[in-house]
Parts: sequence; C-alpha cells; structure tokens
Amino acid sequence: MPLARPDLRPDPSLSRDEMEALQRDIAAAATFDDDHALDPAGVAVSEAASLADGLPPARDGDQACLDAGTDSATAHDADAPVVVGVDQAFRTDRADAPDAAVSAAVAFRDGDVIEYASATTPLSIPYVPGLLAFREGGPILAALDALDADPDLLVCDGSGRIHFREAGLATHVGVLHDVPSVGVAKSLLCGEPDEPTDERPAGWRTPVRAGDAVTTAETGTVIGHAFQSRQYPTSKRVNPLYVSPGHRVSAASAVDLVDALCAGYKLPEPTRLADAYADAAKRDEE
DNA sequence: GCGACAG
DNA sequence: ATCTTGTCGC
Repeated sequence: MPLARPDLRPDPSLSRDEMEALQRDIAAAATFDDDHALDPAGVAVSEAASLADGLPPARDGDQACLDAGTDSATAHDADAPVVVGVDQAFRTDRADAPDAAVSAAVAFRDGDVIEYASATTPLSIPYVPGLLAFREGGPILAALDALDADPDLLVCDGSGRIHFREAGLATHVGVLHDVPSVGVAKSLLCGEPDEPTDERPAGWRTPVRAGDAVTTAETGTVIGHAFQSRQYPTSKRVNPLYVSPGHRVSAASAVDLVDALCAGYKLPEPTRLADAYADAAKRDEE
C-alpha cells in the first residue's frame, strides 16, 4: 500500500537540523488520541507462539503465507483487525560493504499469525539517539512493503511519543502510513516515570511525563507509560517496558493494547515474533 | 563544559 | 543492536 505522506519519509541524507525539523513536522501531523475503533479485547493474543516450532524460511523481500486450516479449528474473522509487529536484526558485513538491516513484519489476526515478511536494506547512517527513524525507518518501510496484509495497528520496537520532539520511530512510521501505531521500548529515552519502576508486579504501570528534554510538549504531559509486562515471583527482576503512542492512539490505549498483546513473555507477541523472524531471516543469509 | 540518550 | 556458555530459577 502506498504511503499517505511520502513527503515525510525519513531521508538518511538530511542534515541533523533537517532531520529534527522533519520530526517536528511528524509530531505536528501525528495524533495522540483514539481516532480508531481498536478494542484491546479485539486484538488480544491469548496464547504465546512457540518459537521452537520453527518459523517459515524467508527469502529477501519475500512474504510467507501460512497453511490455512490445518491447525486450529478457529473460524477466522476476515474483518477482525490486523496487528503487525515490526523489528530488525543487523548484519555486519566484512570490510568494505556497508552493514545491513534485516527487517521483519509479522501480521496477526484473531490472535494468530497470518503472514510473515522480511526485507534486507543497506544502512547508511549510524545510530544516533533521537534520530533512530532515519536509520531504521527505511528498512521498516521495506518490510511493510513486502507484506500483503493491511495493518490496522503497528507495533514498533522503540519509542513513539516518548521522544525529544514527540516523533519517535513508532510515530514516524505511523504517520507515514496514517495507521494507528504504538511504540514498545525496552529502555527509556526521555521523560520521567511518576513512580520508581523497580521490582513491580506483572500488570503494574505508571505514567511517563514530559520533562525538560521533551522540547515540544509542556512539562508534565503524559507521553507514555512504564509497563511491567512480566515479572518473576522471586529473585531476578525483569525490567519494565516503555510504551508510548505512535499515531492515532492515546497513551492509555497504547498500554492497554500492548497489555492485551502480551501472552506470558516480556515482549508483546507481535514484537516477539518479528524479533525472532528477523533473526531467522538474518541467519538464513549467512 | 558535563550529562543523557530508543536500537 | 551485536559478540556468546553456562547457569540460576520457575
């Protein structure tokens, strides 16, 4: 499907100032309200997929469909919302060749995977905090391009509104496609949690508010949540997730949606599967 | 000048 | 993100 805003693509060749200016445009074009009809219960994933069963083999820029009907006798609603998780693995080439990003997009409907897609894209710029979309945005768009399914919700690995200019990776990708999106990060880029996040029980959450680092929002604005998706009864402690709105989703709905997409593991299933598929696709190339 | 900083 | 075996705990 074509981009809704091709003019806002994250061009890696822009100067730093131009990148930041583009992010302000992205934030201005983004919506952090529930301008959709996504019900957490309607996208919930109840059973975690076994990654040991092996994922479908992938060729670059290719998508893999699943054998229909052989497994669960569940009647799939063709109208149910499609949730797509995107993630990437990185390949370090030998010597002269540039590194490459192997992106994966995994589509879910009714709690089950309906399609896998991946794409390999050369990386042009290094990782710079705050400018992640200019490094990984292109690769992600390539994976989404290889996907046949049309997403009703995108789950990105990284922040959305929790960003210096409220234009993190999830927000950027969401605006480009004008599709509801949420950002799921494993560490906090900026912002301040209302309460300490240490050793919290599963299901616990606290708002993350904008501080001085967030230049486009008033201090105190809720830009996301720290969310304890999983926790062990004793000893070892699991770090919380940092969930934020990407586009067309409120901060409250973003956590509720991610909560519904979790099935026993720290990461929501769409992200967990996309992570595994990106790794598998990378290994298949070696 | 120093610190902080998704993947 | 990536380099990697064992190991602690449910």
